[in-house]
Amino acid sequence: MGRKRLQESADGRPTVHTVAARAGVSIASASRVLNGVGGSPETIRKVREAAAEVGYVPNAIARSLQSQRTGLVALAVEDIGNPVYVEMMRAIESVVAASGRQLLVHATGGRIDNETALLRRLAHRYVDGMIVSPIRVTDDHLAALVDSPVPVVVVGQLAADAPVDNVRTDSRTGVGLAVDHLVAAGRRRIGFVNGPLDTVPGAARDAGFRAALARHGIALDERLVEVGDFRYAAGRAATERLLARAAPDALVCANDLIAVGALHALLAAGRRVPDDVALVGMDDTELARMTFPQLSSVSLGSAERGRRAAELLLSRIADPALPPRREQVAPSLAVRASSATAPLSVPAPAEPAPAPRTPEVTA
Amino acid sequence: MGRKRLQESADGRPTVHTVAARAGVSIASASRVLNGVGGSPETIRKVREAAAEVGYVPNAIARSLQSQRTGLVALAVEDIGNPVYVEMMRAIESVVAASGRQLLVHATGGRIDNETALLRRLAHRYVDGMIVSPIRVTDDHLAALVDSPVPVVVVGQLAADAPVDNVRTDSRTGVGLAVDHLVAAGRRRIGFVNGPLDTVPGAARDAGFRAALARHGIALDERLVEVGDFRYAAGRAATERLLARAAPDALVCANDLIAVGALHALLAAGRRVPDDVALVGMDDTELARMTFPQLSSVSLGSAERGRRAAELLLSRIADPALPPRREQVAPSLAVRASSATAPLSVPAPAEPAPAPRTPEVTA
DNA sequence: CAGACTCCCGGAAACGTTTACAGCAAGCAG
DNA sequence: CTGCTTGCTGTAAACGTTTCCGGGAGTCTG
Repeated sequence: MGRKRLQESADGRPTVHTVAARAGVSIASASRVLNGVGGSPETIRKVREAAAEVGYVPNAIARSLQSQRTGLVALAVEDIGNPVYVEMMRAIESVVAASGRQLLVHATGGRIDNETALLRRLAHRYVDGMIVSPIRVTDDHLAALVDSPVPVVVVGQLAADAPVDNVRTDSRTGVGLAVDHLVAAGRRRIGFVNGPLDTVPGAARDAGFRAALARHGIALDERLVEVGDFRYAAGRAATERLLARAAPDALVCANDLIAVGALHALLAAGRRVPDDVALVGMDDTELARMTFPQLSSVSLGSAERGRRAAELLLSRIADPALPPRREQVAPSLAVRASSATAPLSVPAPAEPAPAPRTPEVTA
Repeated sequence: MGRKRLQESADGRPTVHTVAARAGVSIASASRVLNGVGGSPETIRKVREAAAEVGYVPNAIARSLQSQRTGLVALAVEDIGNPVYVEMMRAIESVVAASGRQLLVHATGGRIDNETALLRRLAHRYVDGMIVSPIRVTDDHLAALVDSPVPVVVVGQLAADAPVDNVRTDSRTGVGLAVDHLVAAGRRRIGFVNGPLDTVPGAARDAGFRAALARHGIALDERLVEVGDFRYAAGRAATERLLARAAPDALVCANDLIAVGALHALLAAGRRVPDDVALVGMDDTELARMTFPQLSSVSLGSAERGRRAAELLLSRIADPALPPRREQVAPSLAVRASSATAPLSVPAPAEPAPAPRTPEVTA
């Protein structure tokens, strides 16, 4: 009894030593059998039996130390309550799973320290690689990304010279698509409900909105612009503030959550959508098809970006020496009832879109 | 040069040996300084300098092998697109973060093999513990849970004698609350849109619905019962099927996603909510406050269950010898416009509920 | 029947940390 | 001046695996 104790791990669980001793073979043989490489029939039987008897389960940490890989990949996003990240995650997951790895998700809650802390912890070898989609990027942050000890792919805008794999979209142009569509439908008092301007997407969308109006020769009325954060409640509150001081005939929202909040505020204020106010969201998440009326939305290809990011990551894991790469996904606009020129009485009874959605209208 | 190479890790990254050699001290001293315990001022300076020069970052895997802990906790849920899990996750995250650990989420997609695989991989020591919320539980599954090498807490119904920490709610009673409310409001042709009957929550809700009707002496019309899965599209499709063959004056839905699908189907079919058909969802997620009209919903205390599960897990990590514990969270009903007796013209302009939401009506 | 070849086995090193232990120098009380 | 304490240091073991390598037994070929 006393000597058996020496073969157990600190917490009393069996190790490969336990199994080997019980089977009367060396740990090398035990390990080989357990990994299904080599071993005589007799040895295999003995080891299997011993393992089953003691309930052996290998310690993945120890294995990883030896093999230099964990088979895990992480995705860090700001807010897992945002369906755009859910779509991205699903796309990533399917690529990652196909490579025999497992995907883990971490919600940073937008706290930048949290995100850097994640990089400085997880990245220190608990995962084989990670995909991050930061909404704010500081120098500190960038530095952490650049000298991460594991491969990192960034989804989102990044400084042009940052030596980091990066898949992006052009949300500036995306906002432009929405504005073009609304102007073509005869709307002129177009409002904009945005997220924080100190975030990368917030800034890009603001710039896109202003540029688009200018392109159409429409003077921007600042009372038609409101800012909250990227979630539902803020979108609703921001829209209420906006409605209290101005009368838009259309509203562009920086994402679908904000748009749903805006829809709610509009309906509660007795405005008809799209008759009185046309509404366009952004990200084209499944949420856009869950509202009544269904929401027009600018697709930024989140699933596609996720898929590409995952592929970049896997190829970099396979060959860390690759030069930094950058990919771009074009935005497109899906027009639905919330901005239809002739309001539909009944939304199309469409099934949810198939996986690689084809853009309804492309830039 | 040649000998320095021997101190680097396989992929060329610096190790504690690299730092020690460069600083001219032993690895023990280097490690001590790096961990902030001991060291003379001179040694500290030299080690810090050397570490900075070579860009040393500790290998967390190696550290974990030694310390027998990773500081990571995992949450495995079926569908991360379901807001009920988002709420649960947020609650868990805050408890876990307060203990200095990091939370990782894995979406199993309901594939049971996926979930067991997760247990058999992650649980093999990559994380210090995990919380799982399975919707199907097989014997295999249960076995994997029971002899998991790391602490596990299950959120959801489990066999009474399963020796696993468990926090549950009573969704049978929960469905009863919804039915009671609708009956009290004078509804009699109450329909039910459920998820798969071979899942634990699906079965419980079905039983609860039938029991509640029986309690009120209402004969169940099977044409008023439909089944899909637990997501939006299926909920909408199921409701369309139901409406095609029967005329309910109220609808109970097995979760909020289904309820939103049902709301959409009802509006598309020209039914007014709540005037023609009253609607009650379940889980009381933020989604229920994002629809128009706002959705009545049975709260199953997801945030509370998450919080408690996290606490159970942390205490078990601290003391693995604890006996298995079981906690229960009571359901409650939040009545909103979708089932209000006198339909509200304007939904309450309520801010999103504060974190520990107080139930509007309790059993 | 000798030699080459195959297969299986066990010892030991390695992965990159932390830490128990012992040695050693310096400081101080007696 | 001696002996004890204090504070640092380096050596080496440990965490639980996988894997390289050399040796031994068996099989096949010539």
